[in-house]
Amino acid sequence: MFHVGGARSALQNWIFAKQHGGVFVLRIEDTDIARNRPEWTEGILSALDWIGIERGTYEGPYFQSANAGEHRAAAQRLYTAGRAYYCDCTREAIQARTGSQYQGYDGFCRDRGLEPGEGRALRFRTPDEGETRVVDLIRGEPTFENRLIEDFVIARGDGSPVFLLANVVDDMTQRITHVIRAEEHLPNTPKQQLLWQALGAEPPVWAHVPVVVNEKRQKLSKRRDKVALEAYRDEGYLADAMRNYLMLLGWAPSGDREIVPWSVIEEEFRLEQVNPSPAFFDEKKLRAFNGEYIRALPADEFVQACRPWLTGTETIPVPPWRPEDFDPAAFAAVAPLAQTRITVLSEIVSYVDFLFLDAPTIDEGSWAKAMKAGAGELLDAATAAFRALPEWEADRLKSVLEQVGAERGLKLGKAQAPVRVAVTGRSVGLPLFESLEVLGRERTLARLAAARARLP
RNA sequence: GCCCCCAUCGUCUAGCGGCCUAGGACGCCGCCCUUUCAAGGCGGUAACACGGGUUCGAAUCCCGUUGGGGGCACCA
Repeated sequence: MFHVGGARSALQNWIFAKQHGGVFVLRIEDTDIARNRPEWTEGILSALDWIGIERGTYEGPYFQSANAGEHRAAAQRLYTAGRAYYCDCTREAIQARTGSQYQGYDGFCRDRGLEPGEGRALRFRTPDEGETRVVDLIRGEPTFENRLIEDFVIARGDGSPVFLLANVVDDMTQRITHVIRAEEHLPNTPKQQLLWQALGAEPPVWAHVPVVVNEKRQKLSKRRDKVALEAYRDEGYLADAMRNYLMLLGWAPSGDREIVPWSVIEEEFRLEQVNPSPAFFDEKKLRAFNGEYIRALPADEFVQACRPWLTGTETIPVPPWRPEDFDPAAFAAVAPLAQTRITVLSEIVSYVDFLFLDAPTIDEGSWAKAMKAGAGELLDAATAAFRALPEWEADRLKSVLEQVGAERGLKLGKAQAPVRVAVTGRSVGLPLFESLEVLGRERTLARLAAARARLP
């Protein structure tokens, strides 16, 4: 069973189920999301699809459960058995008795023998002594003193069962054996385990996985989490890189390795080995992983993978050029050069836009840096040399520009700068001469002329 | 206020009593390579929170302190 708190716990749960030949049951239990933001539910599910978790077992929120009748019946059973009692205390009344500082319910109605009635909540009668020990695969056996657990509500004044109960009943009817969820649920566990026992069932084994935290070491919110995962996909992170990185939060494969095939993770992952302390989601490391995964792609797969950013989708912005100006052959020619340079797929656009735009988008900072004194004269010389070239080919372009530079006491690194900015608009980018070759003689010369016109 | 969880480089981690002068990865900093930028190669920086035990021996076991996080609703 899985509570969506983050993609990582979903992954861990999913693998665990696979390893044990079990069924993976996915539930989104945040009613606010389930009730008011159906599109977020879709988002979470599609994000899980993206990283490769089958969603076939998705359950739906508890309040839509087909089990609703069972939930009420369970509450009734607990009442009849004397394990629960009705209570008409208002929040204010409880606070008046216990003081402003929250102390938990004081048991006022425990022995009043109230009959069921409108506005009366049903409370579970927790044991006065003993302790509740839960078996947790990651944390050992956290133990809770029963007398410190308040008599909590299991059904509201209108008779509707609360999450805690519904959840246990659903798990029981589905014969759940392992409940794997986020650490934040640990304090609820003794209550739920008490419910399992009161309902006459053997409690499950639990595993509370550590939360993922932000730079301030606070729990990532469900909302931000969900938004983030989809955002990462649209930014051009590879699913393989993402799931590999996610699995390393709190766990590591054998040997000094981190980037490993999924099959290794599936084989070696052990829930029992998961580090119990919270982990920080390090985007820089994720980026590094993504870069490695991108570089490992065969050339044609890389071209394919870039596609959405070259055309745009519902969620990915369209590139700055006209669709009809995109030239797949030209792109394929420079793609391998870009492959080692980008770390997320969305960056591909700024590396190749000069090929498909009528005129390059000039970055003023780059322009100012490259077009210093002498640039105009150098551009003139380069233009002449390029124009004289019998064949428009990278190596030749390089050697003539090298010569132009040498005549002026400039190394190639310096000499190429004005040309690069004139043609691509930026001071950094793909290797220049290969770019010029693909761009073609006409367009290159036109851009050199346009740049020259801007110079004194 | 009460309860619970957690604690190795900045970050993710390896380590589960001697193999630790604590290993890897990301980051950061150098150098090499180099047509810019990357990639690649080489090297460097940096950690067992603190205090008590236990033990021949502790990053590893126990207790406490400190620090961080989470939870205590007729929310889920």
